[in-house]
Formats: sequence, structure tokens, C-alpha cells
Amino acid sequence: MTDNIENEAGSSEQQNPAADMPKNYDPASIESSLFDFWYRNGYFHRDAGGYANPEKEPYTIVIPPPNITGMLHMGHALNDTIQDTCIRRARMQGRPTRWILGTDHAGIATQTKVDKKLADEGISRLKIGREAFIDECWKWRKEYGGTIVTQIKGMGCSCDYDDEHFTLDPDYAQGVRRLFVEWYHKGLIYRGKRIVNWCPHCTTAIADDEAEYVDEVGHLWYLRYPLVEPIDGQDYIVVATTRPETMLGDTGVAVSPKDPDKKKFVGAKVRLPLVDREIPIFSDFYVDAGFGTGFVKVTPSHDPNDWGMGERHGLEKINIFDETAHVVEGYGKYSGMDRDEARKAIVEDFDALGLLDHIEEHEHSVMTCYRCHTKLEPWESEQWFVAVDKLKEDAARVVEDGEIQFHPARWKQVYLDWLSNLKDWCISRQLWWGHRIPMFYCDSCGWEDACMDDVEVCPNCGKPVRRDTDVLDTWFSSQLWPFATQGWTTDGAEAAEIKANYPTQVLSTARDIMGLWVARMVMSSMYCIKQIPFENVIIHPTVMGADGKPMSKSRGNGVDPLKLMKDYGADGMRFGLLLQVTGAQDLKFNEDRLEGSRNFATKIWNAARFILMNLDGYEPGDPQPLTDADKWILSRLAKLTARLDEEAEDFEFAKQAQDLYEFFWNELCDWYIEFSKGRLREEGPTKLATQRNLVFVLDQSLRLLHPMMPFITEEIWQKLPVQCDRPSIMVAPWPDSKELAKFIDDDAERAIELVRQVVTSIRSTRARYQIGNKKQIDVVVKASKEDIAAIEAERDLVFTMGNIGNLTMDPDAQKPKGASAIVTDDLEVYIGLEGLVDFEAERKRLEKNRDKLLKDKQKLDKKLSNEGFLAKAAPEVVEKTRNEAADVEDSLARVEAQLAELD
RNA sequence: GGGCGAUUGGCGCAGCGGUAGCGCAGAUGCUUUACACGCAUAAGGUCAGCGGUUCAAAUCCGUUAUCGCCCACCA
Repeated sequence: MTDNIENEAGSSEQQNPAADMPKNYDPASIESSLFDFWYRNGYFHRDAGGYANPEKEPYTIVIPPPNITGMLHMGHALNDTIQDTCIRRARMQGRPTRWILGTDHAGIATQTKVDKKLADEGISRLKIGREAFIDECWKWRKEYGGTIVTQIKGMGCSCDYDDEHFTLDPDYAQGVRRLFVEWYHKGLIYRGKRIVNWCPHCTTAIADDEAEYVDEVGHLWYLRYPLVEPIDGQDYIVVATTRPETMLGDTGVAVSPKDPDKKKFVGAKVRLPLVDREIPIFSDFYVDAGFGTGFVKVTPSHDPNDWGMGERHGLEKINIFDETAHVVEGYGKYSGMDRDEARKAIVEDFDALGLLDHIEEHEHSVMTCYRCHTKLEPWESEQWFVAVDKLKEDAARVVEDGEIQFHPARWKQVYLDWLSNLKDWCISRQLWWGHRIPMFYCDSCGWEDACMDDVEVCPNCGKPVRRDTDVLDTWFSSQLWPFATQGWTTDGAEAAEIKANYPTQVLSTARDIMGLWVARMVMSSMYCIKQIPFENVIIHPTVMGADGKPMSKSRGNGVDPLKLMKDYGADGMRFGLLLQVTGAQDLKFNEDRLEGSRNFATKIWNAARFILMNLDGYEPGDPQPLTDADKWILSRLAKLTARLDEEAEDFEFAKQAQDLYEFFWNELCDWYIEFSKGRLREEGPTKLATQRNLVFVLDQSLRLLHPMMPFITEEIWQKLPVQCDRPSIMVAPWPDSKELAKFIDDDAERAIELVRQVVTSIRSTRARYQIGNKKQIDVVVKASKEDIAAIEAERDLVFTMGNIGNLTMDPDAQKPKGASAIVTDDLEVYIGLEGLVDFEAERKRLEKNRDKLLKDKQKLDKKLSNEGFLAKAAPEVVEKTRNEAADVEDSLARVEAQLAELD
């Protein structure tokens, strides 16, 4: 079917194209072949298989590169649907589009997985060594790295699959190296000793933002530290600590400068138990006099705040732990113990010495490694840092002045706050899988440099050099994503793709990597390209479980998008998710929406089936708005298209989806197709015009739906005799709201509104008295002359849809004896029921109707008798209110009249 | 501790200054020749509490309560 690229419109010899359509749309049977069809024809490339208009502005999106360890989760499903919707729309508008695809090597995540896999096989990473381990990682990537790309294809995403990138590709890696070398030579990268969050299990530094806090009920140990000289008869002070084992590294005790009781201790010394070290008592503003005892033990090497105090007061920094958090040599029996053993031993020894004052329970949070969940150790080590102060200025400016727009806009401030609180960025990681830091050192003469090419011997003294063994933080490499994927490595900012297509248009991502990734891309892009990397940042809602909590394996509230696609089709999942992308920051996952979207797909399918079944004698041609019904649906289509354009501009996905749904289902299917049924039975020009209108409206609707529901729209479009020479809806022109505006017709909309009032009144009465649709009834309509004229023009529609025997319309119509009366906004409908009418029930119904109108009238009268309102409200509001009041008055009078007649 | 968001019919959400809307569930009736993943009809809400601004507040401001997210983190 899709192989028939010719798609000859109107070749009348063909058998009925609806013949091979089952009653229910079956996504599984068509999705993959349609995807192949698109792929084979090159529609995913920037030239869209030759259908892109090179004159138009290019449109580019870079995908947030999924980790090679990743499986498709709900976050991807949502985010990739959003991006595909944007890019497909732009492609249909004729813009040269490209959605750049790739994956991230994900240093620590991948290393952990491979490590675990090897461990399961009984292989130790340390034993096989760095080279062999990296080989294992590449093997792993080869085996699993493509999984997620396959899954993205399954969603129908129109990425450029022929130019896939990977953050460890040779070209990309050179780019990363280039940036490091440049920043090093510019002084933007420096080496320093710092307290970092150290994972003793992974033996690497963990960035602040990679650490996870876990609440824990621990203890507060109150330890007595003897004073060297008693003060006022007091021979010890008491410190409170959650980590008694670190006392081995204490080099001071701090008190608050605002604590008058502690003044006398400042300058005194205590003798540190167990290690017999004399350390000073000093005052520092960091200390909170109200917490614990007001005395704080200070361990500069094992606490970031203590480190700060140590710097301010020139304290010695004593490191008591090795890289696996075991006590180092020189601490007697404690040496070699891990931190938990040391804690136990030290507390016991304090107790034995009578120096354990007391213990309290204490709730606090501890930092853990986000990968292995080992408690992190604040540890002093040598690391590489990026000095961010200069870089962040530009990154803040381009958002402040609106060059980069956030959607929803409130995220702008979050971004700016993140930047303003940014501290220098620790970029070295003690891992093997990643971009190895290109620093070379000569141990003989002390030469060192960052180099683009590997260095074997020292350029200074000729001795062998060694390379730094650390790798870079994964975010250091992902910050280059928008430009290193477009030729920056070899040609810099002058690269052809960058010159033609930079900046990109949209970056869509989750809020939790706004700083980690988004801000850093802006920083590096402003530095490397001197341009913003993207114009719009979409921060999509986070998909929460049905319980409103983040999805996680431990909570068991997760949902698998692969299963959802199986159950609802890729289109059903996509549309169901988009319906939930409102401006909210969280999205409580609602599977009902996907079910509804699957049903919607079936509805579209069956509407198409109906139209295709009724194309006997069809000849292609432009739409022919002969009747008010025709004019009405075309007018509605024109208005819908214009509205969708506006909503797309604002990245309002739920609204676009909702509007499409309502138009297609509640207007096209519920009314226009129903209207058309009678006409399709006639022969001649009316029938042909109706067919053309149906084909036209369906064609245009499918195009409007295509970015959100790519598969079903393509499948149907291939069967439909559309007036379009493009072989695929994917490259068919986007409906032009300006062109369609010629169909806007408010008179026709009004006429159909009246028809609907009459038909609905009849149905309502039938339902109330349980009169089947097959029984013909007589109907009298009382309405204004003009309204009657409008309905009269569509008399046959009222007849067919109402199954009416006699229809009388008259401005002065009298209710027939024994008829039921319906009062609508604009008219009365009398329906004769041959003695079936329950007048008591009729009265109750009309009274309810009246009471509602009375309430409305009271409200409006109150408003209109309010002088403040008349004086201060906008004139058009007053005018509108007056009209409403008149309408209510009119309806009320008519209802009252009907009630009077019942008496 | 700081910031942000949510609180609207049973459930999930729109609306964000001028008389409350949608989907699902539930009710009733329909094998109406596109669709029961359907059609039709009817029912259901003092928009979390309190205070304020305004001629007018679900909508703006303040406050309280509950829930959630993000950031920082106390020895």
C-alpha cells in the first residue's frame, strides 16, 4: 500500500479503497512499514527527500542524547514526542529540517554497569586494567547502545538516523579535547585542592549535582575535649558531632562570635583525646550558637564547611582517610579500619576514657553516590576546575534579554538563579570510561601542558612524560552537543552547517538538567560560536506516576512506554501524552488519556472508512461550499488552522491536541458527516460537491494531525484521493491559514447553530419519551423570520436527522394541542406525541428551565442596576451584559408562555 | 532553610478579571448500513479556608492549611 508512491488521485477503476480497511485501526500492522517508507525516501534528511524549500529558514533540533545505558522511559517518550511534533510541523511548512540524533557515553553510569557485568562474571576491573576495561565498555555500547535508537524509531520520531552522533566518536572527542586545551590556555581551567564529594566505592569525585541526599536517623555524639588549661574551673568542653570518627583529623574547635558565654574560651587550647594533639579554640561566623553545645569540632579535610573555616583561620589540614575511606597509617590501632569500624572503636574508647558525655538521636540527611548509593566522603583531593565567573555572564545575558526564550516562561528565573549561584565546576572524574584529560606532565623537570596531540617525551628536557589518568565530567562533553554535532571540531564556528543552521530552534528537556546541561550548553556555545545554541527552551512537565510521585523502580509506579505503544499504538501514546502537556510542571500520568487517544485514532480511521466507502463516481476537484453545512465546516476548519498556528507558536501542546480532537470528533464526525449522509445518496452535483468537501476537510485535518499522529494519518492519506502531488503526508504542505481564511463564514455558522438547536431538541424529546428514531414525528418550529429562513435553507438536514413527518415553521406558530415544547436560546420546538406527553413532567422541566433563567436574570439585573458597573466597566462589557439580559428576558418570557399554556 | 508549583463535579485536568468547561467513570435509551475503541440524552461543582483589592474575583494581592517538585544543607 505505501509502496504505491504514485497515489494517482481519482483513478476510478481502482476497487473501493476502504475494502481492505478493518473496522478497528490496527497500529502494529502498519507502523514499521510506514517508518521504512519514510526512511527509504530520505524524508528524515534536511532536504526531506527533495521536498524541502531551500529558500525557507532552516529548522533544527538536537535531541538530548540518551545514555547508552538507557532504555526508553516515559520522560523520553514525552520529550521525543514533543520534538517530533515540532519538527514534523516545520518540515510540512517546507523548512529544511533536521533533528540531530545521538547518544551519550554517560561516564559513570556506563562504567558502573560494565563494572557490575564484569563482576557478575567474576572479573575485576582493577585486575584487567584500564585498556581492557575500556574495550569492554565499547563492546557494551555496541551491544546495547543502539537499543534506545530502535525504540525512538518505534515511536515514529523523524530524526536524521543517517548521521548519528556519539559523545565518544573520534571527531566529537577531538572537539572536547579542543575545548579543554583552549580553556586551559585561557586560564579558564585550573587545578586545585578542594574538598570534593568522594565515593569510596567508585573511587571517584561526584559532582554536587550528582549526589543524592538520603534522610537518615543517626546520632549526635557529645564528646568531651579536655582543655589544656582549665577555665573558670572548667577542665573540658563538649562538642557535638554526627561523625565522631573524623575527630582524628580535628585541628580546631570553633564557637560563634555572637555567643557571649564562649568569649572566654577563644584563644584557649584543647588537647585532642586519642591522638594527643593540641588544637585551638577560635570564633567563626559560620557557627550557630544555638545548635548542640555551641562548640564545633573542625576537621578541614573531611567537611566542606570546616575546610572553609580552616582556610580562614590557617588551620592544618589533616587527611585521615585513604581513597576507600579506610584510616591511613599513623593512627595506631585505628589505621586500616574503615570509617564505620573507626567510628565504633573511637566511640568506645571515648566512653572508656569517660569522655563520652551523652548520645542523642538526630535526624539528618547524608549524601550518597547516585550510582552505587554508597555514602559519600567529603575528601580533600586534587581536581580540575572550570572557572565559571566569566562564562556565566554571557549565558545570563542572552536569557535576560530574551534572545533565548523559555516555555513556560517561568523557567527563565530558575535558570538565572542557578547561574547566579554557580560555583567553579569540578570537571575531573576518577573513572576510566570517558574523555581522558589531555594534560601531560614531566616528572623530571616539572613541565606540564594541555595538548591537542599526545606527547611522548618532554619538550623541555626530553624525558618521558605521563598523561593525567582522570577523565572529564560527562557534562563537560555534553555541553558541546549543539555544535560539536555540526562540524565545529574541524571547522570551528565557520563550519558550513553551523553557518547555515545555527542557532537551533528548539531544545526540549526535563527541568532537572536545566543547569547541569542547558546552562552549560549556553555557556560553551557563547564561548565557542559566539551565538546562542537554541532560540527556545521547552521545559516539559515531569511524568509522575499515577500516585503523583516520581516514577521509580522502588516505588513500582513506573510505566513502560513500549507497553503503552503496544496497547494504544504509537499514535495513541503520543497524542495521549501531548493532551497532558499543559503549562504544569508535573504530569500525573493518566492512562485514560491514552485510551481515549486510541479511541480517537479509531474514530479517525472510521471517518476515513466512511468517506472512502462513499466515493463512487468521485472526480477530484476543489471544495464546493454549496450549502450552509459546507460553508460551516470549511469555516470551522479555517478557524481551527489559525488557532493551531497560534498555539504552536507558544508551544501549547495540550491545547493543539484538544482543539484537533474537538474539531474532528464533535464537528466533522458528529455533524458534518451526519449531514452528508443524505446528500451522498443523491446523484448529481450535490453528491460530488459533498464528496469533494469531505475529501478536502479530511485531507486538511490529517495534515493538521500528522505531527502528533504520524502513522495513522499517513496510512489514511495514502488511500485518499487527495489533490496533492507529494508522495507522503510527511512532506505535504502544511494547511495555510491565510489561504483558508476565505472560507470563514459567520452567517453559515449561525445557520448551522440553529439547525443543531432544532435537531438536539428533537433528540432530547425522543429520549425523554423513549421514542425510537425510527418513528416519524411532526415538528413545529417557532422562531424569527430570519432564523426560519436560515433553517429553511437546510430543511432537508433537519428532516433527515430528526426523522420528521411534517415540519412547519412559522414566526407565529401555536403549540399544537398535546405537544411537548422545548425552549432553546433562539427558538421553540413543538413536538406532537399523540397523547404520550406527561404534562406534570413537562411542567417540572419547564419550571427548572425557568428557575435557571430567573437566577441568571437576577444576576444580570443586579449588575445592570449597579451604578459602579455602568460607570466603570468597559462600554463593550456593559453592552454585552445588556444583550445577555435581553436574551435571558426573551427566553424567560417564552418559557413562561409555555408554562401558562400548560394550565 | 530558599525557590517554584498544585488545591475546580467520583477521578484526571482546562479556564487565570466579566453569568463554570473537557475527558474518564457513573445513569438512561439505542444491533440509527463509518465506528460499542460507537451513537444519543440527562445528571453532577457555593472553583481548599480566611482576609483584602475591584463596579465585578475560580481568575489579582495577602494569609492559613494540605500535597508535590527543585535547589541549598546544620556540626
